[in-house]
Amino acid sequence: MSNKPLTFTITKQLTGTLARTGIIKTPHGDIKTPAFIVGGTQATVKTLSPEQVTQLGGQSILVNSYHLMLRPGVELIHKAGGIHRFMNFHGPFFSDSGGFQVFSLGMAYKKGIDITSHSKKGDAAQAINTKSQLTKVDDDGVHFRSHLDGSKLFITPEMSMDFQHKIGADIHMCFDELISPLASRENIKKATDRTHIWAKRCLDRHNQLNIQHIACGEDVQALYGVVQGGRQEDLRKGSAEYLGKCDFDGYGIGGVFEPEEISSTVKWVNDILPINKPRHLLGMGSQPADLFLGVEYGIDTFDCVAPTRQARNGALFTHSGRINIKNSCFAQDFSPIDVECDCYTCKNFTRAYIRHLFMANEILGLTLASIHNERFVVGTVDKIRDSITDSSFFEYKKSFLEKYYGVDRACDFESSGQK
RNA sequence: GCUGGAAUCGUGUAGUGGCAAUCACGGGAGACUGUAAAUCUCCUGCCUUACGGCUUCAUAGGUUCGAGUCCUAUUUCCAGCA
Repeated sequence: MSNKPLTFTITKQLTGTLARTGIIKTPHGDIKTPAFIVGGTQATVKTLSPEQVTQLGGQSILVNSYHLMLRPGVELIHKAGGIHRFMNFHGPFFSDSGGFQVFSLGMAYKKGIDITSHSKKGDAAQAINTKSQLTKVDDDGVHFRSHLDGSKLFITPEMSMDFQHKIGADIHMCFDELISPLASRENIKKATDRTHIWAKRCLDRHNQLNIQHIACGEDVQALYGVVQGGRQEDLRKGSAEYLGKCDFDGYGIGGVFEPEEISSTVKWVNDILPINKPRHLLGMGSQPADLFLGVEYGIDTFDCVAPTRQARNGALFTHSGRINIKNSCFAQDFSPIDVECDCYTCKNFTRAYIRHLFMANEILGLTLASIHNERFVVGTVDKIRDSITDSSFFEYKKSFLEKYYGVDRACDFESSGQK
């Protein structure tokens, strides 16, 4: 048992940048940072066993309290001995609050328009002004309709903390309100202010629950505050200042970004957040630029479902760009997905075989593809960590991004420290 | 050999006298960022960048203002009988 939920030790700071390496110590083990946290929303990393997650280098998994509250229920997970025993993964866990679902089950999915991916398009701007389908937010909490059976739910920040503590992950997120960056400034400010009030409510309940854990001889758990503020500089900075003064164990940075925005938005925030606390960039990492820019501007951990989701849909990372393994040009390609990759899939199988599995709808294809994509991203962040340690970060970044995106596009991700 | 039935897009089908091509599968391509996602979107007879144009319902005739649809013959397939 531990009374210390989390310690963060910075092992190297890269001069002239916000990038650093470090170690997050939790009751269930250490996370060497920067690190990519594997997405395990529904208490599973889709198509992968915990052993496979470990083998591909996954240090930690993120689960989602909204999904688990609905199914199988947090009491059941508690009864099973907590998420570590329930899933049989004994490394550190993050849990998300359900705040993202306020967005994803709400306006983001209105009429099938997904503004997470089309946040620059005009039609999406219309969608955010219409009423959401499955959620409604007020000051006290969020009214959900279950996406499973349509039943009415009401979730408060306190309830989210109760759920997360029952699930028993090592690091929790505050229940926040994620709002589209296309919303009006007034609405973004409203959501950000509400997120701050909710953060205090989360912290209060979290501290009470930790006192109970100590009384019961159980491990205490950690809580991250979640910074919001859309793309508005003053709101982002205000959010970082406000939450930075609160006694959180670390910070999540929430919102919806294009990769190019990391160098502004994330920097605004990380210049202000306490330097000695870990920072998690929520939901980003679907492409390499996210990872390099995130680290450069002070991110310690990422999570993103894209590697596994895209894998299941046939989009596979390679060092020279993303490929769609279903394309007919791979039918007789007997090379590995990526010759530079050290994953189980690339060491043992060909593009032609994996394409065949996809075309035949065979489930092994999903697993092999997921192993590869997850390893690609986890491994890239690992190498970024090494490159900070030996001060070769900018060389590594340049060579990686130029090969992945091409020289022209890679220029978009250059930084002042690099130029 | 006889009797009956059938023939429409790569495949299986919808269309039962009024602008043929519905749906599914197969095929081609794109998207996916704190997972309502092994999902979604687009294309899939030919020509055309597009607008648009052209072809086509086994084959050949016939009836009809008009035929994938009705009639005749042929071909092929299926079923039953011999």
